[in-house]
Amino acid sequence: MKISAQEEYGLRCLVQLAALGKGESLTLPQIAGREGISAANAGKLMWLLNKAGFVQAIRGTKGGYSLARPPGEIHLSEVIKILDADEINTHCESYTGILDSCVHNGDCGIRPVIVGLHEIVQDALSQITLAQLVGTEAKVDERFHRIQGLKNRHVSV
Amino acid sequence: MKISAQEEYGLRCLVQLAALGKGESLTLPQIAGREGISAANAGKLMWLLNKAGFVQAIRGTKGGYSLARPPGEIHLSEVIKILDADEINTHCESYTGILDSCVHNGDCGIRPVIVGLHEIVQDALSQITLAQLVGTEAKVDERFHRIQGLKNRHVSV
DNA sequence: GCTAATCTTGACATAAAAGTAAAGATTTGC
DNA sequence: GCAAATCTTTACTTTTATGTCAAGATTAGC
Repeated sequence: MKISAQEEYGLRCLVQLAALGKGESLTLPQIAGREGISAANAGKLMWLLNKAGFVQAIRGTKGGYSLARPPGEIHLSEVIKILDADEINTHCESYTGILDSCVHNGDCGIRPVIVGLHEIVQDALSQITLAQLVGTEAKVDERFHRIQGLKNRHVSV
Repeated sequence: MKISAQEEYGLRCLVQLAALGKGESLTLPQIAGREGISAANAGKLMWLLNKAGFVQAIRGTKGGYSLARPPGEIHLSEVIKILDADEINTHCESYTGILDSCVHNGDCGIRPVIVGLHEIVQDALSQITLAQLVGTEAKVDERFHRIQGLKNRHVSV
């Protein structure tokens, strides 16, 4: 179970924008420089995020990117759903075995685990907004563990 | 956030073995046939699982694989840790940007989220054993949702 | 001891994800 | 209206994950 590069860097770029003051924006080279990725790569990520309606892009001199909605209203669950190509809803369709369709269709003991894990992850991410990720690691970590307090989340098997 | 093919099929193969009676075993072609993957592919997975001590392999005619421990004592968290190459502990080291090391070292608002998610997933998986995954999807799903009952797991931010 | 069945291992091939490049489109400011 | 700055889009390259192959090693049974 892992986070893809697209998910991680896409989210990082959004956090950059969330940290801006009202009216401010960042260009691709600025975003790329702060994240240690190439401007071309940042461009691809921002294109995705723009299509999905998370950011607003302005072209031309004085152009750049800014958030399309207040950072406190953008939940990580929405962002990840875009950046991971809606994995939670398409997993069982992207079968790679040697048969025509998944041999487990109809009676699959693993599916509830996979679906359940995604639900748990989505649920946890739905409780975090971009606004909460602005700031230093120490602050973010402190807040994260407060939320995690209600631990003991389970996957129904 | 997604489950890799190695994680999914490795886990499936283990569930096959967990469903066996005492003294029974399965050969690579048998395991492969039931999962809809090639015998070569199954061989690689079982090799990993054997190295990690989850299964016992017997060579030669009448050979095959069986679980090395009772299925009720093998937790999914241990299995996934092997199959995903210990992602939870190595994520920040496998940096792929253009700099020498992660630009976020020392002050990274995203890290608590990534680490926290992995913790939540591991925690949920630690409450499921192979024994619980044996049976039909309906039964497994019912049990899964019972565990998930204590919902509202959070990632501390 | 020979043969057939089976696991083991490393090298190789294929497919998917990640990242790069280049040409096009839009806007600002002169 | 021209030039510079910027985003957009598609095609391509590289890297990583996945899957295959073939030769080797081990065991059972004859």
